[in-house]
This record gives sequence, C-alpha cells and structure tokens, in this order.
Amino acid sequence: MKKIGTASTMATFDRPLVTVDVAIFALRNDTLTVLLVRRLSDPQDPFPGQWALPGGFVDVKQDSSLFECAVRKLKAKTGVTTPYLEQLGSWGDESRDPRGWSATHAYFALIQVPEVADAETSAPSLESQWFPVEEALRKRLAFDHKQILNAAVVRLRSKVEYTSLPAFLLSEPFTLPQLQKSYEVVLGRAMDKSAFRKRMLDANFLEESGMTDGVQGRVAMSYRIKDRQLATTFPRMFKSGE
Amino acid sequence: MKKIGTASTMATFDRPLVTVDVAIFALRNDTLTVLLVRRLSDPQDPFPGQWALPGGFVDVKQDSSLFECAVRKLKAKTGVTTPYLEQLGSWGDESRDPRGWSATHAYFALIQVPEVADAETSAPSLESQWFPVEEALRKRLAFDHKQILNAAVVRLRSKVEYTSLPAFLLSEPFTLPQLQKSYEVVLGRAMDKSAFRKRMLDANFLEESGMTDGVQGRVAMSYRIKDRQLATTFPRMFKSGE
DNA sequence: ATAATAGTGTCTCTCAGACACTATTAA
DNA sequence: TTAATAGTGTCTGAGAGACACTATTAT
Repeated sequence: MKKIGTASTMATFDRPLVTVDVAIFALRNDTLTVLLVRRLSDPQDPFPGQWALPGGFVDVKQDSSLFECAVRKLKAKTGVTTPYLEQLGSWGDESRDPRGWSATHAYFALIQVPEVADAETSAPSLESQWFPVEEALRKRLAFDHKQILNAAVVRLRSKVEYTSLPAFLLSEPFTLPQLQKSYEVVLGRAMDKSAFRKRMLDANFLEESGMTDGVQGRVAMSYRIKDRQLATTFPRMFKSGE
Repeated sequence: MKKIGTASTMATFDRPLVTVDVAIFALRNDTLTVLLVRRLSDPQDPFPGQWALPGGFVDVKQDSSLFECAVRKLKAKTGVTTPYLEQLGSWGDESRDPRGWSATHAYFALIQVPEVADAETSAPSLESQWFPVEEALRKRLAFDHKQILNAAVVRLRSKVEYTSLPAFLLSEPFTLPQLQKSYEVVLGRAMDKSAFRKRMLDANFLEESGMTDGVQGRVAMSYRIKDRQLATTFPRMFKSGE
C-alpha cells in the first residue's frame, strides 16, 4: 500500500506547473469567432510569437480558485465580467510544456461583443485578436492549444444541439430570428423557422421584453433569458442520430 | 499586460499541489456502489482516518499524463486495467487542502466486479471498501470529496438518460434484461421492457453473443458491446423534460 | 402595391411509453 | 400445468421537420 501525502511526495520540486486557459467565443459579423493572444517574442519563453488561447499560470496569491482564475483571465482580455463560463476539462502531461510537467485547466466562455463593420478595427490590441474558429483551427497554436480549442468547438457544437447555449452569445434583449441566426452560425446549417420557434418557446427559458423597433419589415417580440446562470436542456436533439 | 512564464511566476514555491481522484462505480447486489478508501490515521496527514475517494498526488516521475495517473490509481485499488474512464472535472482552490493551494483532477470509472453474497467478504481490504452511493454521500468525506462524488453521481445519472453507460457496469456477455436492470439500478426507477429493448437494439451498439443457458425460465440472447472505447448516445432522453 | 421580415397552421414521421400479448424454459 | 423469465405487437401522444400560409412594417 503506497503511502500518500508524505513529505517527499509533497516536495515542491515534484509539483507540475498549473495553468488555466480559456477559449472565449463570440459572434462577430455572423461568424463564430474565438479570441487568440500572441505569445511574447522573448526566445526565453516557450512558443515565442505564436498564437495561443488566453491563459497562464494560476497565481496562488491572487486566485482563490480555478474558476476565479478563469474569470480573472477573461476579464483581463475582454473586460467582460458576467459571461457564460463552463469548465471544459484538463490536459496534463510531461511533454506539453517545454518547461516541464504541466497541467492546464481549460474553460470555455460565451460572450457578447458589439458588431463591427470593419474587420481591421476589430482587433482589441496588437497582442490579441478575434479569429473565425475554422481559421483559428488551421493555425499553428502554442502548446496543445489546437487540441484544446478543437475540444471546445466540439463541445460547443455538440451542446448546441440540445441546449440554449447560443442565447449567451447575444446581447439582450434579442428576437427569435436573431436567436435562430445564432444557432445557425454556430452549427453551420440552416434550421426550420417553425420548429425552431416551437422548441424555444416550449422550453420556457425566455421571457418577453417588449417589441423591437424594426429597422425593416414587421416588428418582432424581443426576449431575455430568465436565468442567466444556467443553460436549458431540451428533451431532444435537433437532428436525431448524432 | 501581465508577463507570463517569467522566472518568478515559475518558482516552484508558487505551484499548487496537483492530485488526481477517481470515483469508481460498480454494481454489487443490484446496488450502485462506489469505492472509498480510508486515509492514514497519522495525525500529520490531512483528514486522518476519514473516508475519501481513491487518489493522490500526480507523480511526475511515474505518470506521463493525468489520464495515465488515473489509470494507475484505478489499477492499484481494483486491479482493473481496461475500464470505462472519463474525466469529470477539476476542483482547485486555496482552502480544500490544509497543506495549501491544491487542484485535483477528478475522473469517474465504471467497472465490473463479481457479485458477492456476503457483504462482509466484499471489502477488498481494511483500507478500502465498497459503499452504496447514497450511503457514501451521507458520510463525512475528506477534502471536498463529497462534492466531487456528488458531481460524479449527478453526471452518471444524467448521462444514463441518453447514453449506453450502464453497459460498462456489466461483465460480458450480458442479456437485455440484465442491461435493463443495470439502468434501473443506476436511475432508481423501473423502465418499460418493450421501449427499452427497442431503444437498445435500434441504437446498434450491441452484437449478439449466443444464447445464455437460462437458470430458470426462457433462455435469453446475450450481447457484447461492439466498441468498448466509447459510449453510445441515444437521440432522445428516456424521460422528457428533465 | 411591394419587399422584407415576423410569425402560424397543418401534415407526416419517428420514437418513447403503456400495456397486453406470445414464446420458451425448468420443475 | 404452472411459474418464471424472454421477447413482441399495437396503440397513443409528443415533438421535430417540411412547407405553405398569414401578419405587420417601411417604402
């Protein structure tokens, strides 16, 4: 029987590096985009100058928990403080970081950003930039971030089939046509309007929020999410099979 | 802009403790049970003598990855080497371990154990023992293991509503009535035989494996899981709503 | 009136659940 | 023959998808 918790196994030089990374998604110009940051070009750092998911070391002085650490990193990059933030999983092994055995706790966040007409003005800074997810997945990313980003996209698309997640990508209030568009953008396929509306209204997670002043065409009812703390699960998936 | 990866943030004394814990489930006497281990009674250790989930520090010398670490801990406690093993999530904060900031990577495993008639002979050792999940959840557990165990049970019960997970709790080959019993035990409710059989066979994740020699009553067709690497997802949940 | 957008009604198909029915085995 | 267990058939209802339809707005 192996003894655990002894002084030797607790030695600090045995401890893995611990990081938190966040895949932050937003809709921009009817496209699902993810925020990437450029790593420092200092050749002392691993993967200098490469694109990576926002993240970094857990600061045991500053972060009271992993979740708070993820919130801090999200806020630092986007200013957003009340996002949809879900734990994605952890990746840890001896080779993912050249500095040594490391484990990262990955989260994914859904936020709302204002639409922009000009793609050039859309970069929050020189070091961080929004990319369409398909484009981001084609890039070479630092560490195992391509794998993590891919897992985030798979998880997001999979949950979109049976949850209300795309609602968190919209600023409130929003209309049902806008919500449908959000689903269609994330899933990359068109959906039937009638079935979509029945499903959303029957799920009863929205509350009415007055009429929009239509820019063109008929004015629409607008809605807010009743409980922003949790995503609603539908009784069936959109497409059966898988 | 905070610089990451500098010598100061990499200092080993800043690193959290890193552990892996595994909630190991098995069916025993028509009950869903979970394996708990008793912590050392050495008062130097945290939570001496209390029940806990099997787990412990990641050994950077021995474990090439978090997953391998979980496999190692599972094998050490049960001898099982090819289980269903899924990452559950991570829990990390400044207060869960009295020794300091710590983060644990939790997994849950579904294994098959031989049925035993006498509950007393069922303890693998003095330090580890199978408990019905409801009983385990009523215990006082070390660290935040009650929270983790609860998350594991919630996740398991939730996934059972739309996946083939309970098949991994049975030794192969098994019959459809046995599989139905497995679902009923995990979910704690009876299911309709006809609907159940249609669902399982339509999902096409089982292959026939000859007839059982019935102890009593009609002999039954027995089945094996086609691909033990992955759980099948059904197009609908068992009960709609949630 | 027309274009554009919002929203509804109707039909069909699939599948879960209820439940009564038949089939095969041992004693 | 009876008890016990395995397995099937039939009906109903909920909800997804297809698609044609109506409703409301600006120009």
